[in-house]
Amino acid sequence: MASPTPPRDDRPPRRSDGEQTHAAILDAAMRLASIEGLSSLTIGRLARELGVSKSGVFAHFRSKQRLQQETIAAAAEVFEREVFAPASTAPEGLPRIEALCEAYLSYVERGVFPGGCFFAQLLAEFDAPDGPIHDEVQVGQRGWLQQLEEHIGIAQRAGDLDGDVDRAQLAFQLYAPLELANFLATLYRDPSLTDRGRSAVRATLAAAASSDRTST
Amino acid sequence: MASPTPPRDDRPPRRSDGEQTHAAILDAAMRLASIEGLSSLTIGRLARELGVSKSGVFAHFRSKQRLQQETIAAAAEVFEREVFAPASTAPEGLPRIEALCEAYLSYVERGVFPGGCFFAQLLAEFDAPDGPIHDEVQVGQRGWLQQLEEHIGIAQRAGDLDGDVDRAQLAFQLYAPLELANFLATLYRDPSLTDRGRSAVRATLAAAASSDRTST
DNA sequence: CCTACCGATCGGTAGG
DNA sequence: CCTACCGATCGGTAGG
Repeated sequence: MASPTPPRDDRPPRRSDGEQTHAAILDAAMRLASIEGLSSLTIGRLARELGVSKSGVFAHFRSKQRLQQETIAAAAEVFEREVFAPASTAPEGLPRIEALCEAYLSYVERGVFPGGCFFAQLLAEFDAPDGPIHDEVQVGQRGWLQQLEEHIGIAQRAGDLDGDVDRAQLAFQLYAPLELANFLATLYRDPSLTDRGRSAVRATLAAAASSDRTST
Repeated sequence: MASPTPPRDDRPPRRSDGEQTHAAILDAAMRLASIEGLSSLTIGRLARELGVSKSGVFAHFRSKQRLQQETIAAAAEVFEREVFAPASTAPEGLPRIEALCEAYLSYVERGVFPGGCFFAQLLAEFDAPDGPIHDEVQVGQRGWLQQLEEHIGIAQRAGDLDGDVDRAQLAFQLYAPLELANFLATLYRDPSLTDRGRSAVRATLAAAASSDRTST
């Protein structure tokens, strides 16, 4: 996500109090959106929560749409740091798949966002309504599934997973328990429900394991 | 859901125009809520959509909370009719499990609600925020999972499913692909994505099949 | 970052 | 079912 282009002149050259406030607003926005959804975010409410004036918050974004977009981008950075980065140390292929699933479940279990996974919330909220956020969610979901599929392919070529299984189908079957574990852990306020996800991932991977040595 | 108690006197004795309007409001409310969420429902918007005055709509419910509650109840009736009723003709145990999963996927595939499954939306929207709707969602989810578990138990005793598998875990693994199929079919406007759910359910049930004759 | 304001819309009430 | 209204809050603007 690092940009190769030089800093634009609309970006302040110094780490000012303004930048800290900006980050604090986005932090509160992410937390609130994970609980009540991005649509329930209001500038006035963020202002109250942070003890500043409404137009004080507004000045940082100049439109509600930009506030929403920047909130999504900030949440993507958190997801990158809390899920993708920890998993990226695992070898490609099957170990990476296991690491990605475990990193996601750990991120849910640890309550990184108070309302559960920000992007599961976003998916449910913007799966139906048309608009720029819907399109963004499509891209993000496709990327997540493609990443799983890529490592399924590597695992197949390495002989760790059955070469006959449909990659997109297996990616779907790995993703599904992650998503449901997030919703149920949040619904029942029980982080240990992520263990249902772990067992499901284990069972699905076992069923898709290379059949060279088994009779199934 | 039929009540054994006699009709209360707050229920009008005749099928009036008022009742038809009431039903028409709830129908629009269900459709809108499945797309944008129950929190995005506003009395004014429903009024505009139906071509009546705001207080004309309001008079039917007397509070937004009651509008929300009645919308959930109306959606529960749709779910009962479109999912539970079709599945209820299948024999108990494994056939009923397959019928429940297929009935759910068919209900998603047919687009019974324009924004996908009303209750998947409701789960995602009210998993985190405390309140009466959150509690209602907990009860509904528990009921759905318990129904699956009950028939898993019957299938185990009938020898159709492995007696060693954890019922709650298997119910989770059957539910997960249904939920994800709903979200992805809605996100990509592609009802055929429900087939991923069908394949997942088939694979999960096959893996949990009675091991009397297999070596796994 | 603030106060002060805009028109629109919210849930809800009064009165018919 | 309607018109007419209430106070609160919405996103956003003006001016500093």
